[in-house]
Amino acid sequence: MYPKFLKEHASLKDKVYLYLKDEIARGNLKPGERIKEKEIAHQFDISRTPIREALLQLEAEGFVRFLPRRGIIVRELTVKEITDVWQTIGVLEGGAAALAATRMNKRDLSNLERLTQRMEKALDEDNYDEYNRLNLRFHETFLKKSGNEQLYEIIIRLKKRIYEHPVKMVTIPEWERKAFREHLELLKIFKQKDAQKAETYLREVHWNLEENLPFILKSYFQEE
Amino acid sequence: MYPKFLKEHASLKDKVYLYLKDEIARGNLKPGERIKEKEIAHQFDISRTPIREALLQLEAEGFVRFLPRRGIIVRELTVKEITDVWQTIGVLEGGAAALAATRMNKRDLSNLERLTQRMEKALDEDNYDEYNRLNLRFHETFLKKSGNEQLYEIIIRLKKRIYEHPVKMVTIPEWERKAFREHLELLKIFKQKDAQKAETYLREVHWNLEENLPFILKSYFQEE
DNA sequence: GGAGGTAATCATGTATCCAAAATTTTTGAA
DNA sequence: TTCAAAAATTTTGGATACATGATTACCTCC
Repeated sequence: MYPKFLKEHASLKDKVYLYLKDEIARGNLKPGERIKEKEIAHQFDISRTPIREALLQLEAEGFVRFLPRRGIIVRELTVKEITDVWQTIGVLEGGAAALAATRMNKRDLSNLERLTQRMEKALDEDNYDEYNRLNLRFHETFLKKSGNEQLYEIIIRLKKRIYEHPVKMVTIPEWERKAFREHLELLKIFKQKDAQKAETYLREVHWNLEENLPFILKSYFQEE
Repeated sequence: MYPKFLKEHASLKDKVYLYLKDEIARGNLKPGERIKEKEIAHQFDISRTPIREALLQLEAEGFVRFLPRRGIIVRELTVKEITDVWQTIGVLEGGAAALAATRMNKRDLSNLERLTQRMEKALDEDNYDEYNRLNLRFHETFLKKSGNEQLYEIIIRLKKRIYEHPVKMVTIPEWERKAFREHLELLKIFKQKDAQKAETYLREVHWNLEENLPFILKSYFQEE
């Protein structure tokens, strides 16, 4: 049946859209795998129409590909795509941070401060789920503070693209700890209100491709 | 009938998609205006299905909005959206330039050089169409040289979003000349292979919001 | 047993049909 | 004449039906 989190009155298209996206995220639908409209339609006991519309939307967002007249498949994420997206997020977050740096007030800074403290605690307790939630909130905080909604939306979309793809995002403690230290440094830069430094730090350090590549490869392409 | 540039074998959905996008770009479909599926269907003498699919795709790209059960309208571009997109393009082009700066070779640089020379000539002759084409090529050159395809794609999409919206992009000679001088400066920076400077220059000068805002407002919201 | 060609099957792309919600028009009473 | 309620119409959301290109299965011939 439908996943429970769906609004009762949502359109069938939206229900199917969320369902399929979730299936892709969980890896139940694997990259390269074929998606057959009729199968899904049968599964939900609805017609192909809303299925097709949902798939079209997923295509626009890069999750599936329509091969004309030949089928619909879950898109593969190549190393090149992942690293390009990674780097792009770095550019965007750098820009957002530069904007945010000059707009942060005392309250924002102490919010970030508190988040880092809780992150440290979570790491100490090996509570990586909690850490990830806090990490997300840390980033959301300064991204929103940039005041640029388009920038924010695009970043969210890109992150979904790589995080919600069929990946068992394994936790790599070493990686998390590295990221944590970088958050501390970033906070320090925010306190100095140094926009240029914030930009550079995020783009060239926090999201630096070379430094993170081994971890990225490990979490996306490790055997198991 | 169909616009002439359409491939013969394209799907109806794709034909309609391109047609509608073009209509929006030309301003034949104005922001806020309602799009009725049946009308278009009748116009092309095809069924509503491909129309709907095309509209869905346009929605995903931000050109139209589906108001559930109430209709489909051409999206308004607010000042806020335009300026946010503008700023975001600056961030992205800055990042692309930083990457490109270290990868440019002699040939690339002399290509850019030649383009600026032709741009200058075009400006002298008040040939703004030609200038715009060259301007586009200048940007494409270093964007592609970044080597990051995702970055490139996103920039293209954003530019389409603001340039292909119902706007009579008037030419403002003063603006074009300002941009031209900035291209010269950028070229100089590329020659120095200074990535950081290239990033900052594009983000904080060439795409600087405050400096360009009057021009933007003039081309998007002028009365006539 | 393998290669090549042909028929059967299947999935997509499009058309048509139906139902429900929203909008517009009409009607009727104050 | 005005305004509200009801009827008629329009429009979207979804279901069903059909056509065509692609894939698969099968069969023949070597």
